[in-house]
Amino acid sequence: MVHGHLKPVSSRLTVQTIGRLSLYRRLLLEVSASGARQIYSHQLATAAVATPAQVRRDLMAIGFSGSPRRGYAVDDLIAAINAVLARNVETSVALVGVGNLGRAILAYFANREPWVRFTAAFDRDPDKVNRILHGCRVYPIDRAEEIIRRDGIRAAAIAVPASEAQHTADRLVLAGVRSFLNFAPVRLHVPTGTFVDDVDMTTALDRVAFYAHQPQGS
Amino acid sequence: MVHGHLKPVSSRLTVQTIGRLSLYRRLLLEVSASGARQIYSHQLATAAVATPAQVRRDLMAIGFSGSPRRGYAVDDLIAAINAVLARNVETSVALVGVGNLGRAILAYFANREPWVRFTAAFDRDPDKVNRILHGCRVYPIDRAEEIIRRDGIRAAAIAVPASEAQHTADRLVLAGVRSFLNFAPVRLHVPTGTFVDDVDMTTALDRVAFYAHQPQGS
DNA sequence: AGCTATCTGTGACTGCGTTCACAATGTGAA
DNA sequence: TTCACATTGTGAACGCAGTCACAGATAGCT
Ligand SMILES: NC(=O)c1ccc[n+]([C@@H]2O[C@H](COP(=O)([O-])OP(=O)(O)OC[C@H]3O[C@@H](n4cnc5c(N)ncnc54)[C@H](O)[C@@H]3O)[C@@H](O)[C@H]2O)c1
Ligand SMILES: NC(=O)c1ccc[n+]([C@@H]2O[C@H](COP(=O)([O-])OP(=O)(O)OC[C@H]3O[C@@H](n4cnc5c(N)ncnc54)[C@H](O)[C@@H]3O)[C@@H](O)[C@H]2O)c1
Repeated sequence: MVHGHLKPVSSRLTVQTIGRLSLYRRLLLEVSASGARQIYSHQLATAAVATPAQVRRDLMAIGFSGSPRRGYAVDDLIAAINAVLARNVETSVALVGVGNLGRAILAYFANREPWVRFTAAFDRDPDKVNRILHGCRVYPIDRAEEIIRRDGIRAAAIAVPASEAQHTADRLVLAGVRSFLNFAPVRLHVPTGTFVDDVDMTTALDRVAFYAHQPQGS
Repeated sequence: MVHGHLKPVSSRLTVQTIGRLSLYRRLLLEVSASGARQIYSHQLATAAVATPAQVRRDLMAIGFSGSPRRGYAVDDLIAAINAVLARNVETSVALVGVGNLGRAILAYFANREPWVRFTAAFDRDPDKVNRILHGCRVYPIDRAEEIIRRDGIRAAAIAVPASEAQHTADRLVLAGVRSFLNFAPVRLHVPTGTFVDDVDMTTALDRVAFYAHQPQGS
């Protein structure tokens, strides 16, 4: 029984489901490494801090089936998620802004997610360019359009100061980028059809500070 | 769909509203610096990439009123948001894990958000402790409970490897921390009444990779 | 002072993500 | 082979964040 395959469901997958699939895959890779070959929805749910029904709905959304009393086949499920999340191809991502955060990101993802690879980085500081950092070549920002077009890069992480973020996004959109990982604490204006995922640590820190003051359990 | 998750329902302010208020404040501080004294809901909405009705609802939620035809008083609104988000006091935050990401965070927030301050950092690597980094003292992890209790710290950022995150959270909870900024790509199990805001760059990158493959749009 | 344009405040509504609840399933045991 | 029952698959119900639409308000204009 083959589970999971490409199908015309992509546009029906919500952004929330995509996010949880990413989490499920990470958890499943550990489960698989530990030797388990089957897993129940309630087990995955516990690991993901979600409900069993949520897990089953998500797997239903990608057309993956389990079997009653045996649960889901771990390795097949990993393969199915791989097929959905990145079409089983390696996605090239550009990084703009090789500062403290940009360097941490290059270091972290260098060998960690095989399906995603930072293939080019850009900065406007002459001291930071024209070298290779964690396997990623750093170019001057002026060459961004050229490299992105040449390599057909469609995803980019923005790690420049907030004041430069919108301008940077505008350039990248024109060069062909249609999916952004935005670390700047501002919201980007992009054309319809362009995806932006905001990783706003500033807002997150403010939220954490707020809830630190809430009286326990009221 | 909510970015953070709280075990009980505590305030009438939703976590989404708290997040947007943080964004509004950041935008308003720029508006104020530029000299404007009043602002309309549709102007704030444009800057925040939201709708005017959304902005008005959020301000209504904190009991802030504007005036027809004049809009909202910028500085009063900033003060109102300050009062709500952190009770007008400086919130002390602990950092656990002074690696690449932890150091970037200490550097970034050192002088940027006056209402939040990293007052103590912890690491288990002896080479990284017993020094001051960007104004934050770094202690060995064994002293975490002692320092957190002594200083009454209730918020913490977790920037240790994923395999250490749950164990770290458990320790911090016992020491009195009830609000977490979690950078590890796992979901934390915490007691009811404890807040966790996940900043999951791994999931975010997977989402960005997914949408980079979507054929032109949505 | 009265009029008007336009913004705010908010009850009602909508859409959608999540959860519920249970019928369908098929496995493993006897 | 038969049976028992834990688990899956999913239509329906639910809850709530977000949006609509308009009544109410007020500053500026004549
Ligand atoms: N470091 C953190 O922990 C942290 C936390 C919250 C938010 N952020 C956000 O992430 C972004 C990066 O933060 P950081 O700490 O790495 O900043 P940083 O100042 O260390 O690095 C910014 C880098 O961007 C480069 N740059 C500036 N303008 C550019 C342009 N127009 N084109 C190309 N490169 C340009 C600079 O040369 C520098 O190398 C900022 O938007 C910041 O608000 C960072
Ligand atoms: N760096 C990034 O850009 C990035 C991206 C995505 C996710 N993350 C996550 O953020 C976290 C930190 O990432 P990083 O790149 O800074 O890792 P890192 O390896 O550079 O730093 C981890 C630090 O934690 C310390 N540590 C380990 N176990 C500890 C413990 N039990 N108690 C106290 N300290 C301990 C280590 O000594 C080290 O200094 C990880 O969970 C990682 O998955 C980081």
